[in-house]
Amino acid sequence: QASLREHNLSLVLGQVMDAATPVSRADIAAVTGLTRATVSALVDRLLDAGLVAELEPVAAQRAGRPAVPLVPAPRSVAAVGMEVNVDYLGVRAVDLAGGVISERIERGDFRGSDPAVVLARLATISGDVLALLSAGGMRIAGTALALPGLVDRVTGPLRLAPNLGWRDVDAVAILSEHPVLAGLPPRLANEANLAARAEAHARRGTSGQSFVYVSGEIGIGGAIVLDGEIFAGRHGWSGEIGHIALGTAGAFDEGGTLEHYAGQDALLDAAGIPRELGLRPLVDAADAGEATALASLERAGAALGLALANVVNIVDVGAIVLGGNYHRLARHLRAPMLEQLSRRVLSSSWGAVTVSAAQAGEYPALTGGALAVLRLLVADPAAWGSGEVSAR
Amino acid sequence: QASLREHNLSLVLGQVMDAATPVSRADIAAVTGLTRATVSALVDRLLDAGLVAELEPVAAQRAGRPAVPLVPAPRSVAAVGMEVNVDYLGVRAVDLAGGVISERIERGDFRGSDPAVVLARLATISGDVLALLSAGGMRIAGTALALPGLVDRVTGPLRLAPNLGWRDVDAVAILSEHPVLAGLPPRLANEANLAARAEAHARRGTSGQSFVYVSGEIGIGGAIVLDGEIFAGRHGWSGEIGHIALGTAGAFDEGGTLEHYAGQDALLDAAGIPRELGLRPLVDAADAGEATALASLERAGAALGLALANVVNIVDVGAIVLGGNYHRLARHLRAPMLEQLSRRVLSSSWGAVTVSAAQAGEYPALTGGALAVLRLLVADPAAWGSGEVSAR
DNA sequence: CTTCGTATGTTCAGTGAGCCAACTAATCGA
DNA sequence: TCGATTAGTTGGCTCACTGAACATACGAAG
Repeated sequence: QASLREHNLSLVLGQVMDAATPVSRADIAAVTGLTRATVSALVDRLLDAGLVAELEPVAAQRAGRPAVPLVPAPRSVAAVGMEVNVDYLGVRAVDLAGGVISERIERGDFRGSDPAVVLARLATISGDVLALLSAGGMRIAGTALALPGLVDRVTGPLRLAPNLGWRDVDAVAILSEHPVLAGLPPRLANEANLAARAEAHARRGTSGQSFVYVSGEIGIGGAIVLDGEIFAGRHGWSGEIGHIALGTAGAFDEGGTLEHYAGQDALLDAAGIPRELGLRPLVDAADAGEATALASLERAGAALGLALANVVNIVDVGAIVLGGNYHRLARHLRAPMLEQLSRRVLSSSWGAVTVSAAQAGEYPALTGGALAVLRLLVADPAAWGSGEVSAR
Repeated sequence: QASLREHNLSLVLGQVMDAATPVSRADIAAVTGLTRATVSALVDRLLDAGLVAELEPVAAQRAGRPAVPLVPAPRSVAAVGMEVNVDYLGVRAVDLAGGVISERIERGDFRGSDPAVVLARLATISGDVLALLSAGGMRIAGTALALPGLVDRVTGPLRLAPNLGWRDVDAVAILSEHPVLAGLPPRLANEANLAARAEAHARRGTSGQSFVYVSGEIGIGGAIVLDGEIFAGRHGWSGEIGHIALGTAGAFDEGGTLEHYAGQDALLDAAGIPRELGLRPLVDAADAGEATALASLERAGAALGLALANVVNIVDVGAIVLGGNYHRLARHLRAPMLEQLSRRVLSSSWGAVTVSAAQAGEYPALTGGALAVLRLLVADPAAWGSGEVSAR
């Protein structure tokens, strides 16, 4: 029926979007099992809708007519990722090709802040970015907001963001009150989940499309990625590894969570560095080989390894990606983590768990939020663009 | 294309199979969004193939022509679940309707047993069951084998079954050597995973289609069920909750696994009951209110609660099902588990985690294995039955 | 007991998405 | 210059689903 068309349309668009290198119509036909004729028809619609663009045919080294490379249309459609975190807020616009069109980052200290004030500031910045997009003639697919806390479904509200001191904030409603964002209700999601999405995007084409993403900010967040898809769970609250209990043997009423052993405050306390100085001195001291800093990181690495061994035993994923601030600490954390993992992961004899640093760049949750919006568009291209895609 | 037909065929068969109470063609049309005409055509094929059967129309209480109830065809097609566990082995044949056609269970002690000998015995028993099916004119969809250990994908081999003392056993090859099972290579899977599948089947129609299944046998197995589907992970080794590390605070090199605190041996040791007597005396003592037995169960419950709090924080599932031997202990374990869960699960303020006893009956992995085979048939009805389904 | 309203299931012409096969287009190699 | 090879397009064809009418079977009301 008609839904078959939509499904195949999505399939073709997905092939173009997820390809690390431009694909041709023939490539898509080969991968999807559709006929070249069918793919051509579908691609034509996507071209008309401005979702896909053709590049100049470049002669391959082999015989035969050169293929026309297809790419996601650059600077035609964009999605906007927004984020409020403990020490910064930002907005980033990303187009279908994954390119950053524009971004605004503001650093600050938002612990104990007033949600209305902070979100108003975010709306203002978003207005600037959106204006730029409109000026460039780009259509806006939607917006997303990343928050460092528990978000109840994509429509909100935010239940709890401990490090911001926010609780039960209806961020969608607050942002929608600002004229620039009217008609563009943001999808809410956890910061780590969206960062993990950006990481999966950065790793597309490689084998490592399934991993546990660990986001070390003030707290510790996490997300589980399986075949490039975020695993959300019942409410989207999966991957809260910062709250994994590392109980005391026998006395189950005691013991703290992973955050107590490997969170930023714990790291600094153990290294004898005042909390207000931030991680920078710790990184420097560790890189300089200072003993207390290294000991602090070794202890945190062991705690991370233990907690992540539990994660791997539960969800059987073979790779761990260190993101956020852990990105800078990865080379010191890796060894103690691997030691715990190899000892505690049941399956490690038949396939070692790898630990690597994130590749998604700065502020990955901004990119991830935009990608989440774009993914919706890819999932149902016909529903978008006021029916342009389905028009013949 | 043709695959659309197959997809819809599977969709319709799935509706008939998963319904807790018989559905009509009109019901299926309403749920799936297909036309009544389309559903009729698809159902006709399934009727011809002997996968679905009609019941006598029974007058509903309301006006209108009474619907023809559709059910999975009873005693037409059967799948066979097999299992080798520590203290029993068994075979069970289940038809499309989920009814047990025949079964054979043999108790014994298979710790440190010879795989070839045990599997030969299993093949013999399977032969009896298969002969019964053939005598009844039933077609055999396939077989599955549940094992208490790490199975590398469904084709094997078995990597490790600690409590059997088996390691790197190619059970598929061994069983296939026996003439009765030639041409019926079993799908291998972990015992807890298959038991969880049976549990999901038993709970179909209810809201509780997502849960963590905990299988308490000699060891502790587990499985994660999401919307009725087993979550397998990279190798199918997800849910190994028995090996969750309950480390000591600070000293991450120490501390044991959940099995050390809540496994059968730990339960008996703590209760002062000799291991060789088995769980029975513990159950009786606890039911009689004996203090040491209750204390042992309270401690195990706390350990389980702590470990499962980690699982819930990681995968965000709202229900826990106690299966295997824990089934009999559930009412003693429940309170300490809930206490830990409510304290440690981050999301418990917005939705309590429930703990309930399994409902799938005795030897659930046998049923689950058969269901796993039947699920393959449902997923692609056209591919099965020598093309009968697709013939017009 | 007849008639009407309601709900189920079936029939049949019509639409349209994708398939197939043949074709054109563009490049390489001999 | 002429195949060989690969990419993309064209037009006829198939067939799965749709939609609307129809047949069927029941309850309710007069």
